[in-house]
Parts: sequence; structure tokens; C-alpha cells
Amino acid sequence: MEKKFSSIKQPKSYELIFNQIKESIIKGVFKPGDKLPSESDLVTQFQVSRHVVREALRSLQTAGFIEIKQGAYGGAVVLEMNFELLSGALSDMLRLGKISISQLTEVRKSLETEVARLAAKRATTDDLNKLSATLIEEPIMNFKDRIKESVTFHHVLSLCSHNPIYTIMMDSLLDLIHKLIIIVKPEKEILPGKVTHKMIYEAVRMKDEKKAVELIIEHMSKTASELKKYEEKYIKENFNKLDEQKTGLNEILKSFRYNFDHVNNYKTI
Amino acid sequence: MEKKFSSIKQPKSYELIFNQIKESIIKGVFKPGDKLPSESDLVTQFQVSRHVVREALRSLQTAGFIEIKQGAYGGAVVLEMNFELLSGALSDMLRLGKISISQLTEVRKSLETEVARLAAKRATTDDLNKLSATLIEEPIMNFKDRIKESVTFHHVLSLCSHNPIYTIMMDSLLDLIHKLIIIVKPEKEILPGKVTHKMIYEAVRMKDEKKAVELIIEHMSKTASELKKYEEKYIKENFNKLDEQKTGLNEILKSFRYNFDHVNNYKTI
DNA sequence: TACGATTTGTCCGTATGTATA
DNA sequence: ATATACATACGGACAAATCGT
Repeated sequence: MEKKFSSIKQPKSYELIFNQIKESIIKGVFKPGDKLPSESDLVTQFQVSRHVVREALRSLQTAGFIEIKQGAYGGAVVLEMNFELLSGALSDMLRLGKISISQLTEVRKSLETEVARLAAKRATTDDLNKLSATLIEEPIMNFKDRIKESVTFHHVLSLCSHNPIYTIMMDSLLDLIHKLIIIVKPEKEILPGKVTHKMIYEAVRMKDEKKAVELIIEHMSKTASELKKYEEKYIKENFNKLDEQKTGLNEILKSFRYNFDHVNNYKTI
Repeated sequence: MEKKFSSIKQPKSYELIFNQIKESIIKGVFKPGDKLPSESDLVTQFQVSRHVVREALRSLQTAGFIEIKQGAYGGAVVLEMNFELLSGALSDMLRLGKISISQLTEVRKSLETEVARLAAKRATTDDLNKLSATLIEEPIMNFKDRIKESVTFHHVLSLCSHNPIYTIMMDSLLDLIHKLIIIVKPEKEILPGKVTHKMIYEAVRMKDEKKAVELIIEHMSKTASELKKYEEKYIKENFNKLDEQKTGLNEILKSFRYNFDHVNNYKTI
């Protein structure tokens, strides 16, 4: 038969809806906290069945864009940007053997190095206050609190770089690495704690880029070699526990919001 | 009131099914290429309605675990996990974070530097062949093809680092940057093309880490300063067009598969 | 405390589209 | 070309959760 018409393979309905809503979230039509229209509203707007709408919403939920609550005054609510999806996907990759702990720590080392350098270069007095606030004075702390302190410090340090891309990337790695540490629960000090962190803070405060970089490299190398010990024998059997662990990074993000400067408020390159 | 009982919030049915299938995929019960039971089979196995099963499968598809084909002998097939979804998610996050061009190029510069260093250190002869294959000899090319060549080169270079996390991060940055370039459509040469790339390739081939780093820094600085010109006046109004642009990165990823060595097959730190 | 209203969660039945043997 | 097996889509119904009164 002669070809008179070109193929018009329709993308699936749910996919069109998924993309449309996703893009409007990214563009800011719906902001975090906003409620999406109810299922029945979307049904009338898109002129499809409820089933299709539900598949689209479910996909948006899986992709980490919305949260869905049942009941009156419930519905789909747009979420804050969260790294949990990324760190979750990374942990899946880890469990699947697609990435290794060495690779994780390697990337973290290079990111932290650059972050430390930029922090020393750009940290404002306000940044320094926030950073010093993460250094708790009390000497005795339980394991979970120490993890939380560590996560907080490195998160806030990344904020001092004044580049949100570093923060997003760092948070994903940070969350996963600290979940691993919780699983490993090393007897020895894998968390150098406030001593090293305080030294890094001081270097940042003095705007001593070289010293900050030097310190963070040592810090990262130590953590990496500690974790490496456990790589083979212990962790693989406990990978399935990864999902259950919590680092408290979420709560930290809520207190230290992503309050980045306006886009062009600082010098680059 | 005293807390006598712990919360017994029932997970939704679709979620239980999602997790159960996901876990069995990760644990290897279903391997890449395997077909999952059909919808109706799953309905009888899980004793739930068809709709619930569909939502679970849709979520698994969104999360990148399976591919669903229509028709006889169709159904849900387990995918080989790759990093496309992860870099796509990162790309979305970055767009949500309202980042600037300067911030993009800044992070890219530091990542590319590390990538180039590692590539020079670790590239195998097979890597080198693939890398040289990206350097097209023909002198005349249209704009889109030049973009494509550039993206391909940097993507394959990141593969040479033998650390997929770098590739994930690089891909998401490359995606955004090249979308910007397409919007900007600079008259002047923003893409240095094969001259610079060939020099970098040579440095990698000679395992000259220092030279490779030196070259890539210059390369990045040049690209960054070219792009920066457009930051103020042009791009802001066109940022919303980002999602419409296509870099062809997807097709490139398909041809240059993520064939990383087994996880512990290389030296680190 | 109890009840009603709203919204999502689940189920059933049916019909249509699509790809393969 | 047809039959088969599967996903896609629709409509209606009721259950469950969660709010405000």
C-alpha cells in the first residue's frame, strides 16, 4: 500500500499529563506546598478517565515531585526539592553493584575539595555563623547525634560555596555515605567529629583556601580508607538495610533552607 | 496521652507490590531481560485489582526498573539498570534549584578537570578508541552536529574516568549546558570543536595528566566566558524554553553504553 | 465524641488499541 | 488475514482516610 500518511504514534495519555504537570512544577507554576487540582478536576481538565490521571499522579509521586494524601483537604502537594530520590537511586545502584563505595568516596573527595576552596573564598559572616553553629561543644554524644553533626557541617559548608549545584550533588552523596556509616557502625572513630571540623571552620574563617583544601583532603582520605575496610566483607549483606537508615538530613535541610543568593549576586570563574 | 502502641499506618497496596517487585529485581530474582508476569497474573497472585497492579508497574517504569510493551508477547520486561534516569533526575533537580549559567559552568569546570585527570590516568586502549571515534574529521558541520560532537566527546571522556558517578553528574550538566547553547545559538565559535578536543585526546593517550588538566581548564574557561556574555540579556527570558530543546544526548548514550568495568576492577585513591 | 463532607484508594466490568505468531 | 495475548482506556461504584463541625 502506498504511504499516504505519516505515523502518528500517540504517546500514552498518562505520559502527556505527567510531562505537562512536571514541566509546570519545574517552571514554577506550582510551587512547593501548592496543591494540585483534585483528581476529578484533572479528569475534567484533561478530558481523560480517572484511571489515567491516577497513573500520571502516581508517576509524579514516584519521581519525587509530589506527595499524595488521602482524605478531606488532602490531595497532591508539590514537594520541596529533595535529594532523597537521588540518594535512593544511588543506593539502588550500589546494591546492584553498578557503583562501588570507593567510587562514592572518590567523587565526594573531589567535590568536598572544591567546596572547601570556594567556601574559604566566599563565606560571608552570616555563613560563618551558621557554620560555627553546627559545631556542638558538648564532648559526649551518641552515635546518631555525631552522624547528624557531621552531615550538618558538610551540608552547611557546601552552602558556603554559594553554588547550589554543589549542594545538591553533595547532599545526595552525603546522605548515602552516612547511611553506610550507620550500617557499618565502626567501633573506631570513623567520624573525626568536631576537632577536624573546627579546624576546617577556622581555615574557612581565615579565608585560607590552601589550608581548607589541605584539611578537607586529609579528612576525606581518612573517612574513605575507614569505609573501604568494610567494603567487601560486611556491607554487601547489609545493603538491604540501606533504605531503613536515616541521617536526619531532611530535617537539617528544613532548618538550613536552600537560601541561595540571587543568581548573579557573586563573582564566578 | 501515654504512647502504648506504635503507628500501624498501612502502606498502600500498590506500594507493597512496587517494593516487592523492586526488591526481587535488585536481589536478582528477575534479571535484566526477564519478563514479569502479566497484569492478570499479578492480579491473581497479589489478590488485588488490576488498577493497583497497573499503578505499581507504572511506578516501576517511572523508576527505570522495567519497560512495558503492548501487544501479544509484550508485557513488563526488566531493564538493565543504567544511569540515564539518574542524570535526568539530577538535571530536573538542578532546574528546580534555579541555577545560573555561571554556576553551571563553574561546577562543570571542576568536574571536567577531575574527569580529565582520571581519564589520563585510567583510560584503556579500548577507551582511547572510543574517544578517538568521537573526533569526526570532516571540517564542515552544521550547528547541531557540532553540538552533538562536543557532547559526545565530553561524555565519552567521562566514561574514561571509570567512575560512573562522574558520568552521571557530567551528563546532567552537559544536558543543561547544551540546551542553553542551542537557545543562545551564538554566532561566534562557542564550540572549539575538534582542535581542542584532539589535543585533549592526545594528552589522555599519552597519560599526561598534567597536560590534560591544563588543556581542559583552558577549554572550560573559554566556553564559560563565551556563555557568560549571554547570561544577562538573552537567556533569562528564554529559560523556560529549556524543556523544548533536545541535545540528542539520549541517542548518544545509547550508542556509547555505560560499559563500566566491574566495580572493583580499578585502583582508587 | 460523633458525624458529615471531601478526596484518594480499591474494585469490577467492558471496550478498544497494538503487536505477534 | 485472523486469532491471540497483552496493554490501554473508560465509567461506575464503594471503601478508607482525614479533615472540620
